[in-house]
Formats: sequence, C-alpha cells, structure tokens
Amino acid sequence: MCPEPPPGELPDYCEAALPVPLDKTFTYAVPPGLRDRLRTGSRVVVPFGKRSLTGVVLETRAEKPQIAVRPVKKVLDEVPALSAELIALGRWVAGYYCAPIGEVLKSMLPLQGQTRSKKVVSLTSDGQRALEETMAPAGVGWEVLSSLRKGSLTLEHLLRKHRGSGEPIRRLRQHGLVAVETVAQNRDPTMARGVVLWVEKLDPSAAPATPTVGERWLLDYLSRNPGPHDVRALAVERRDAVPTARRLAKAGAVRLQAKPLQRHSQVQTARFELNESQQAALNAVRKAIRDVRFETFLLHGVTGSGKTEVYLRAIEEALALGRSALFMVPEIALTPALASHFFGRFGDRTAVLHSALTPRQRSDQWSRVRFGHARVVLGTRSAVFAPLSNLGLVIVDEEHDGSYKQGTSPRYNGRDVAVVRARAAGAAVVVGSATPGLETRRNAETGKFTLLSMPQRIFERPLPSVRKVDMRREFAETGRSLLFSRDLVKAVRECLGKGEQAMILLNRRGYSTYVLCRSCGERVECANCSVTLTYHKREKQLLCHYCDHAERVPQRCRACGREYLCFYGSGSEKVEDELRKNFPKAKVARLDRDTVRGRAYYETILNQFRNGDCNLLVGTQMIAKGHDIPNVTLVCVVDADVGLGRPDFRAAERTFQLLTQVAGRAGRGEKPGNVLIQTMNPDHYAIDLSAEQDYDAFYRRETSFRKALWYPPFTSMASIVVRSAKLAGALAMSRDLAKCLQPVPGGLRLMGPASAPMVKLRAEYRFQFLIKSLSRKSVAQLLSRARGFSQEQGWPATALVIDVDPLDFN
DNA sequence: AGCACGCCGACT
DNA sequence: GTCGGCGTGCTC
Repeated sequence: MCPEPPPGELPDYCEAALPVPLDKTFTYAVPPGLRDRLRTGSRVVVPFGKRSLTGVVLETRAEKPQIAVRPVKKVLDEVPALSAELIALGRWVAGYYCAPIGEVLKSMLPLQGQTRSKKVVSLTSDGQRALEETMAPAGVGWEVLSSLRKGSLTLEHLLRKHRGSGEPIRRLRQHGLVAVETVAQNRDPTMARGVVLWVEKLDPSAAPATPTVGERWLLDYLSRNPGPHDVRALAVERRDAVPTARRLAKAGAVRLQAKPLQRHSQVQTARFELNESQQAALNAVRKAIRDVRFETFLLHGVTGSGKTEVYLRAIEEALALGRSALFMVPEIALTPALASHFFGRFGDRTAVLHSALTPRQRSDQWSRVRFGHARVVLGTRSAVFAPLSNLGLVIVDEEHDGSYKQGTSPRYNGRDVAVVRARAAGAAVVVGSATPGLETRRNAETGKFTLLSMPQRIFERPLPSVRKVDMRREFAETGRSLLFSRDLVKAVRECLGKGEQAMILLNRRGYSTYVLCRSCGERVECANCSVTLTYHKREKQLLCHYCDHAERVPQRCRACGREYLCFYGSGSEKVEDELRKNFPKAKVARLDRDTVRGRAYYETILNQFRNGDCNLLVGTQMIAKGHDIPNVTLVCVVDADVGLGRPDFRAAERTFQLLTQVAGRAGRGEKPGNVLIQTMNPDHYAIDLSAEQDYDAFYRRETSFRKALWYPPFTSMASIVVRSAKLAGALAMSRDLAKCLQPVPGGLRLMGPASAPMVKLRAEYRFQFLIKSLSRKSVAQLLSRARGFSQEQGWPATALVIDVDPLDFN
C-alpha cells in the first residue's frame, strides 16, 4: 500500500492539504528526523500563520520549491490515515462538489475532537519584571499575571479561572507582558490505541456475587459468544464495556489482553426462509460480489418486502469471501436497536459510525476499521469514507432520503459517493428503497443500475388499504373546518376499540404555523430570516425553524400596537392536543424534533409505542422512517398537502415518498392495515398515486414533467447562492456575477440572479442562480468560472455557496 | 476560517 | 488622550 521509499530519496518537501476554505495545498519542508515516517496520506501538524494545523500529506517530493517554506512540526501517523484509494476519492469529491480539498479530507477523518490545538499563555521577561515591580495594571490583568507566576497555563484554563479575562489577556499580550503560543496537542488518541483489547470469559465462579447491570450484560454476551472479543466494539453496545471489562478482569472473571484477531464462528440469529423475489435479488448481488465486479443494483421493494434480510445475507457473502462491507442508513434510522441487530449477526466485526458518537468513540471505531479489526461498517453519510480495505459490498438503505446529502461544505451526497467509491474498488452496490428517487430509478431505466424488484410483502401480507378524505367536501357537509374529519375520528375510535395502535402524521412542527394581526395584517417574522415564526405551546415561545431564534409571544402587534394577534395553521403539537381532547382515554405520544432530543429519546418514545405504553403516536416525517411495529393497523395523514406548495421542483416527489412511506407503517404484523389521507387536493397526482400505491405510474407522470421542464434526472443541476450581511453587497455581487456568467455555453440554461426562496437567512441576504444542463461537464465549467471570478474579485470565501446536485433550495 | 494589522467614534 | 469597533489581507 505504501512502499518504503528507497534510502537517499527520502522526501525533502511535502504538499499538505489543510482544513481551511482555500482551494490549494501548502508546501512544507520535511526535517530529516521526520523523513522516514512521513508518507502520502499521513496526518501532519504544520505551522500556518500564527496557528498550527493538522493536515494531510498529499504528495512528497525532492525538488526545492520556489517560495520560502516552513518545516513540518510533527507526523501523526506512520501508517497513513488515508489510503491512496481514499485520497483519490477525496480528490473526486473536492472536484465534483467544488469544495476545498482540505475541507473534504477533514470530513473524511475522525479528527474533529483532535484537530484543536491548545493555546498556552506564559510570562515574558517584561511580564516577569512587571510582576516583580508591581508595575502591571490592577484588576483582572494583574490576577492573570499572578496566576502565571508559577508557570504557563492554557488560555482555556485562564479564561475559566478569571471571568472576563479575554480582553485583559489581549492587552497584556499587546504590551508584551505575556506570550500566547499555539501548541499542537501532543497526545494522539488514534495512534495510542493501535492496540486492540481482547476480552474473553475466564472463570464464571469469579464473577461478582452482585454484578452490576453492565457486568451482567458483558458476562451474558461472553457466554453466548464464546471466544475472544474486541472490547471497544462492545462499547458501542454498552458505553461502559471497557471499564467493566477491566473490573471483571481484576476479579478474575474475564481475561483482558492485547492480542491479534482470532476469528471465531458466529452464533446465528433467527432467520427466515427468503421468498422468491428476495432470493432472486440476493443471488444477483451475490454473483457480482463473487465476480469481484462493480455493479450497482436498485433494490426496489415495497414497504415490508424484507429488504433488510437481503442486505444482511449479501453482507454475509462478502465477509465469507474475505471482503469488507459498508451499510449506510439515513441519520435518524441509525438507532441502538439497529446496531444491536448488526451485532447479533456480525458480532465484534461490526463498527458503527455516526455523528452522535463522542470523539473518543468515533476515533475507536475508526481505528478498528483502519486496522482491519472491523470488516462491517454500519453508518450514516460520512461512513462512506470509512477506511475499509478490500471493499466488496456497499449498501445504501432508503437511498431516496435527503439526509445523505450534506448541508454544509463539502456538500456531497453519500449515496452518490458510495457508487463512485465502489466503482474504484470493484465492489457491488445495492441502493434500496420502497420509493426510489427519480434519479436512481432513471439510472435503472437507462441500464446504468440493475433493477431488482420485490413487489410483495413478506409472508404474503397485503399492502394496507388506503382511503382519501376530501376535506373540501368535509367542510361543505359539516360547515366546520376542523383538524380531524368525521372519518378520521371514527377510524381512530375503532382502532383503539380493537386494542390496536395508530400513527397520526402531520409533517409540520409546532402548535400554530404563524401569528397574524387581524387588525393590520402584519405577521410575526423572524428577526434574522424571511419566515414567519411558529408558535410552540409547550415552550410558550415563537420559534424560527431555520435559525433557532426564539421570542416571547407578543401581547400586541409590533406594527400597529393593537391586541388582535391571532394564531393560524396547525402543527404536530396541536394534533397531539386535539387527539387528547377527542380521545381522552387514549395514551398519546409525540415524535418530532421537539420531543426528540437525541437518538436515545427517539428510541425511548418508539419503544414506549412498541410496548403499547401508548397507543397513538403523532409526529412529523420522523414517524415515517422504516420502523416495524406489528400492532399498528391504522395510519392517518392529517394534511397531505403540506409541502405541495413549496417552491421546489421535487415537492410532488417528496409528498409521494412521504405518504407512501408512512402508509407502509400500517399492517406490518398479522392484522391488515388501513390508511386515511386527509387532503384538499385529492386529485393531485402525488396524493392520488400514493393512495393507489402505484410507484411506476408516479414515476412515469413525474418524469414527463421533469423532461419537459429540463429538470433532473434529465439534466444536471447546480445552484450558486451569493450571500452577504448587507443587502446592497449581495445585490452588487450577484449582478457582477451574472455578467461574468454570460455568455452561457450551449446546452445549458441559467436562471437568475433571483432572490433565493428565503431572501434572508441567518441574518444574511441571499441571491440565487440555478444551472440546468444536459451535460455534467458544462455545469462544472460554468461553476469553475464562477469560482474564479469570486477569487479575482477578492470576495470572502463564504460569499459564494456552490451546491452541486442540490436537494434543498431554500 | 482564524488572526493579524490598521484607521475612526465614545469613554476615563 | 486611550480603547475598541470591524474593514481588509494573508496564511507554504
């Protein structure tokens, strides 16, 4: 992988990519002492202006550069952190998504917690003298100097010790009394943990008489799975596995030691017979893995068709052939329960990577993958960069999910990067969904992907029966405009009467959508963004869903001063209240961003529902994501039209996906499911065809519209947003950029500059260009023209936001 | 992005 | 008079 450089030709200089938004690499001298340890792909600590940064070596060479260079301070990895394969992938991401290479590489590494360098404050000789002669200014500055008498301290420590000492320290520094140095953190936890700790059951009789929950769990696990295990892998299951193992080792109940991997047979978890289409899909994927062939499959299986079992067996195949496997899921779908499932199947060969891990956990998991102890990675978007070697299979579950696209730079799509990575590695890819994104389905149509269909639910269970409720007619007949139709109330009552459970979807957070003055028509808007604020009843606050700005509910209208403020529109919080009113005996739980504060809560609420501690679950799209609760026989959509009015060409697609996915939660057990969709647009094709559960018809209808209007999947798209805190600045920049982008190459359409759908977001004014083109290449050319222009003009790096294959337009 | 240097209003 | 605002310029 990284051949030893021949002696005498050790690199004198290296090119390093640094985590700064500058689209270039930087040259450093390699001091003789570091030459034998520095490789392409190694992380290095380098001086950069007044700071020191951790970067990645992209190249080494012997020729002296034209400019003066500074030396590398430190080499962090002898075994390069990034393989040549991953560096190449990083380069591709940087190029395709117009992101600085340093930023891309940073997001590929589990460095977040460790990149930080500490600032150390120390007395200068002047400071020393000032202290002795009591010449220094009194107050906080003096206290800081006194603290430093015994020696240097970190800035962090000083700031904590002396409140409000930031300015005084700056002043002391200006006057030359103290020096502030940036020191790279010395410890490198990733490398320090190159050793794997193995735990093995030793002497059951030595177990504590009254084991703690953690001890009980570990001992049970070791009994069920004889042989040595990687403790850090188990720490994913139980946070305290490592200290627990240490305790038990002391007592003599287990053996804990560093030793090499010893494969052991897996205990098989319960598995069921595959049906015909599952078997056919599995066979196709298996064949590609065996042939060591890059091939992408679209596994299009209806909700409840048993896609997961196909994935798991395909992974088994890859492992059996000595290859590794990557399983990607959307953010919210990666729960402890899913991790346990993988654990049951693949034991400690599993690594779990997601954003909620602590830096230490992340680093542990990453190292286990890098050094080959984990051969199966379960993770979210960024797991696509997991340092697996000999990759044989990549699975992207719920591939249509928008969370595969990163919302900040580098704005990559994990699903698409997965395909690129697999192509380079000669691996098979399976992207799966009940409602494939149009781009993906189109790829299957053109033959780029191989289509595998699973049109039936497992065990021959029927798809739920779906009924639309026309809310216009409901109004005409009742003369009232209520949240729930008579049909909905009746259906829920019957469902509860049978002791079954129901899910109620309203894809909008909060209690009331906006607050309006009946007197003058003024709406209460966010101070930083061009949106109305949402009323949250429990918090007694108006919240902005974009910038988290919160304010008290005003008593009077800010414009006219009168007290006629009224609340309009309904969100999930109100649905919860209304359900309680309508069904006083029911136990209601709510699942949305406001009740879920972290993965654990999500899991807790879902478990309550699964156990039957509550029987009505209301929520936003969160409740639609692939969980399986057998007793749910009814799903109601309060307002299917939410989202249809959005200024986004994917509005219909999103609505279709959401309705189909949520409908799929019903009838997953023995009892068949019913779905009720309330809408004002029962004839809209997205609603109508999701009620029919006819994906193919939707696909045909939607593609014809996309084709006519030059939208993906028939064109490549990119968006350029120009932003500035000042309206005039943003306008001027977008006008200048517009000139630079003309003339537009043939086969390409440029729209804009126009106000972005949200002109103001987080206190910045934003103007947008949209590019649609038949050729990917001409998009890239136009984007690089824009980037060049921005650089020429000396615009700040943040002024231009380029989004390739955008999913969110805002 | 940080982090410096550098030129204009409100406090001792 | 200083202190401190953030405009603009650079980082191998």
